[in-house]
Amino acid sequence: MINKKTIKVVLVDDHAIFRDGIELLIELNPLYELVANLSSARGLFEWLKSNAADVFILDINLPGTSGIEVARQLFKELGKPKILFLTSNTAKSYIENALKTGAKGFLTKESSKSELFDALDHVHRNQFYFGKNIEQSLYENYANTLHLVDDKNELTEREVEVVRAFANGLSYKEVEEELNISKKTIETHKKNIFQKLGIKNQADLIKYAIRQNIIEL
Amino acid sequence: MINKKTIKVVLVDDHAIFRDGIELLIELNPLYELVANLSSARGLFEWLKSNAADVFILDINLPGTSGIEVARQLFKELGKPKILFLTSNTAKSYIENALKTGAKGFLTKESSKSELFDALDHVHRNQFYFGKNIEQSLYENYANTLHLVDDKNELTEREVEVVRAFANGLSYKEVEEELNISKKTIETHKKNIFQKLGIKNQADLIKYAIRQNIIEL
DNA sequence: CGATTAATCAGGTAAATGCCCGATAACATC
DNA sequence: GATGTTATCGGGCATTTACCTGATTAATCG
Repeated sequence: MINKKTIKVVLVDDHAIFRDGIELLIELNPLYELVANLSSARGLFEWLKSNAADVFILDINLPGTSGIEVARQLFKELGKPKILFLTSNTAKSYIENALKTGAKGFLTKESSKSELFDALDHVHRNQFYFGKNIEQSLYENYANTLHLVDDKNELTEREVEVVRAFANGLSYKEVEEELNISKKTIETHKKNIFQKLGIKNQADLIKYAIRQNIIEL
Repeated sequence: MINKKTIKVVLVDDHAIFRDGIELLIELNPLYELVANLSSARGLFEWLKSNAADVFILDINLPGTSGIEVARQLFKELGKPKILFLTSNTAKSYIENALKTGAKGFLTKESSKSELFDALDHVHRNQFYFGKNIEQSLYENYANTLHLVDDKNELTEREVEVVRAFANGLSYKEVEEELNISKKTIETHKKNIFQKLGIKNQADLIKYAIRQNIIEL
């Protein structure tokens, strides 16, 4: 009997058409078998109660619980899950946070069919795989993030408050009142925030705040 | 000889995996034939120079020229093209602008396989089709948008460029180079933009840009 | 043709923000 | 008890942005 070792893949994405498409793509490759095609984090953990998989394809952008959260959960519950992130967003803070979960695969939705299988192969063998756009994005920010790699680049509570204030459109004067601190303190916080996040302008700050759900769009 | 009238479908979306998925989906239905699978507006108009199609499936969220712009172009050049918009964003202003182009089909990427074919059928027969989420979104915002229907609060093309520049984090100096205009002109545009949109700070400008898909988050 | 809109630009001043140099106090950690 | 982190604040100056009152040109429209 030949080793019928198809690799069991689970897909979690909130876009049904996208899921169906990936499903058909995966069926093209006999090495892989899509054993679950789910729309949400809840569905995934429900499914895992009575099933198992070899590789998880996660959309970073899941509504509700983000793909990153899902990955953290999977590591807690399964030890060393093999995770391939799919994203249409190549922003560095995004990828960084995703990397920190322990996931090894990162692919943009712009990628081709063959890249998908490449990525699955790598992830299944516990090797890193970065889609082209993502690799570039990471390298671009490599210098800035070097000093952040080992220490958590998460912001402190106070810093998050400052981010929220600015992202809500407040000026320094208004932040002073809102948080009861001086302009100088705000400057310091902002400087530290920019450095931690590796960003350079207010626009990036606001985008970060939206992505991290610090403010609503 | 039986009427071998397969309906020629063109797909434009910047996500290759998504395109490949849709391609496989459409192949499931012998009524339809995907005759072009393109990633950009440029590619589409190039293709149209020597080809024709019955239905266009457009991602609203195309980078560069948006799907809405593409639709306007198609109406200009082809008369009454049959257009099905695909979007993951159900924001009202989105759909409204898309409706104004004359397109009749609107589907979210959360939709199912069967809805896709439903939508294609309707659009091909010049009937309106709204995905469930979209219909709801339209009704929800009907009251709010009544007062906006007649006066356009739309920005001019140039103003949109300015919005995009600022939302991308450019400073005045950088915008000067990017758009080849003086700081004074930028100031004027910005002032007008703020007035038209009824906003007061950069944060709101960036959020607007994201909502209107002028930039990506 | 006259009116309106879109897009461009100027001078001058006020206000806000950024950037350098700092510093102190509280608290946890090793 | 030394070290590190967090949160707070200051002076001084450079740079940037905002605000005000204007203007000109081209194009569109009735």
